[in-house]
Amino acid sequence: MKTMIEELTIRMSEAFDKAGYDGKYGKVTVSNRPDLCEFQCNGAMAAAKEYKKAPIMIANDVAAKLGDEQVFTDVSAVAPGFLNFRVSKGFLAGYLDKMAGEEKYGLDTIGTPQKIVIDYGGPNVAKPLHVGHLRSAIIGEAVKRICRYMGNEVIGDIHLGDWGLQMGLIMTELRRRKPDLPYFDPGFKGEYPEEPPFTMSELEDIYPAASARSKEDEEYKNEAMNDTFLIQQGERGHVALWQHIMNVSLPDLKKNYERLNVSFDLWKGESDARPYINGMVEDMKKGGYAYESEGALVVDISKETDTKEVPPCMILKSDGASLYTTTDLATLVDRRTSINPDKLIYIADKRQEMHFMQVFRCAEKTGVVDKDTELDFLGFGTMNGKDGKPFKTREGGVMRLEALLDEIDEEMYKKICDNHEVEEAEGRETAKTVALAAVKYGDLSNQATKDYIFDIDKFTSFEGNTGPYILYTIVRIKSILGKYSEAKGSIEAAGIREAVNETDKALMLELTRFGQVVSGAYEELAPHKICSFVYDVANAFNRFYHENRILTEEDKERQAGWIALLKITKEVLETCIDMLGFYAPDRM
RNA sequence: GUCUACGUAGCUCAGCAGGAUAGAGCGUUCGCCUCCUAAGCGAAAGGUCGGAGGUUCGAAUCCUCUCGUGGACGCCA
Repeated sequence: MKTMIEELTIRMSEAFDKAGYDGKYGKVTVSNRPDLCEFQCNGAMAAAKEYKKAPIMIANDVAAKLGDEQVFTDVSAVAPGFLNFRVSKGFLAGYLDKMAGEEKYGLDTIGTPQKIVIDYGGPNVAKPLHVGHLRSAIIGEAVKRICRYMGNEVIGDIHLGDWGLQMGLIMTELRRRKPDLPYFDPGFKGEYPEEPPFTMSELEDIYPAASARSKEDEEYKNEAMNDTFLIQQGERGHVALWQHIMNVSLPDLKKNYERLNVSFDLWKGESDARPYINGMVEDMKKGGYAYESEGALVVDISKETDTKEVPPCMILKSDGASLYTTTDLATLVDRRTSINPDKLIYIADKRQEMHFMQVFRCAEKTGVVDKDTELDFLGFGTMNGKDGKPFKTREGGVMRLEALLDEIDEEMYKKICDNHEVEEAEGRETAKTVALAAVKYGDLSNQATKDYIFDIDKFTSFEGNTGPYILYTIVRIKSILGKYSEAKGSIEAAGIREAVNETDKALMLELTRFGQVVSGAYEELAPHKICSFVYDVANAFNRFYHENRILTEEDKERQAGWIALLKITKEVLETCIDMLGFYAPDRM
């Protein structure tokens, strides 16, 4: 289904044509002067040059051809050459009614669906999630849902950090703490215990301790590197321990992501890429791409168009060990082999842009991905505190995600109780739902690429452009629809009727933007565009709600039309927030 | 040093394949609950869009320079 703007542009172009001008000038946009008109076309001014004619004359010529009262009303040509108009109530109602009946509200989904892998999350095993993981999870989940809604086959992969020095560090520290464990006895031949030798909270304590010590203690660090080496070599005890670490960590990670309403289709990690490393490196050597430089194995990825020197992509360190880049490239081999996606989208901190540029270029050059595979990087900015510096706890440490979410849940619960009386259980549940919306909307309503200030007070606020405001709007609609159907027995399938005043017309106009907004958000990987649309719709609804009494409306046909309008408003809002990764309660 | 992103109201942010009077929210001031949830609605005040040039009939938006801030720059991830 064509968007409202497209429908209007087609008709406008026809009018340009009829008036003797090129139809390409007929582009219609939403008016930036709502006091004057709903839509406008600035084509006359652009056409003035080609036709060597005053823009206002062209605008007048075109306006004269826009006689179709079925669609355009209040047409006027205004100096220097604006074409202003409104759409007829009949056309608008017809359009929205058709929209309501179409799957996905008439959104033009992707012509040929693509298979897309989205790489987001990226938590490290054995380390608690902290606020640094929040953005990747929230933005990644939204991007995944948007891509999926557009009709693509989307696979979300968490890409765990489950390999490398961090794992060795944990083992070293564990040996210091519990030297008697059989995993550390090279002579041990029996079966290792099934029970892990640590709990999650111990594990969470072990890593930071080990990390800190390795920075001061050279011998300790060497031991950790040796442990890392032994894991990579597949030493029996180390592998068994590694498995224990995974088994203890993963359920904890899952629990945390579930709380964020974030889910992954694949729980693969860096370790899964290992089997592909040797073959890949060999291919790069054979292909003449990889060569030795300063002892390391690198691939030159510079291009003539570069404005600065791009360092070569390092494949192996001088000691022969693999790096971050190596596993990411090998992961691409894995994904090509097992999934063969058309496109991959990486969602990570924007500071990693250089890294991904290197990986992408290297992959394209060496044939790790096919020529027509799209590689995309969405880099997000830092989450800062109110002081504009990276978000920290009051003590200055890294804030654990769980602690942060607990704090917000609690804050939300207090506010709900302040507002009206609720039973504890329902209040807690509602608080969680609203808190989730608060956090996610607070993040997503900003452009992903920019840094943003994480302000709990602002996000959980009852007022303004916040998640709670959006939810509140939906709850209001639900409440009316509930009461209406209670009285009627059901909500009969009434169609959208012509607007009766400015407030319902404004709401209808907002709703018609749905398809355009979602495709725009998809193309630009910009969830904040959906946020701003949702906010506009919520505003339009609340204005309408305030001006009209729906349940006490005497004119039953008019009332039925409004109910149909409320229905589609609710559906559109819920569809949008579902794409953003949160949902509304029935009451709040 | 090189490259890169960003600088819009007191604060937090939109707008940027050029268009009319630059928009929200918070905060401030003032109205509106005998009526579908006031977590709402309406109104007022608040800006030389960092600065200077340029392109254009027209620039917050495009180009150049400049100042300021953050980030990235081969053996961490």
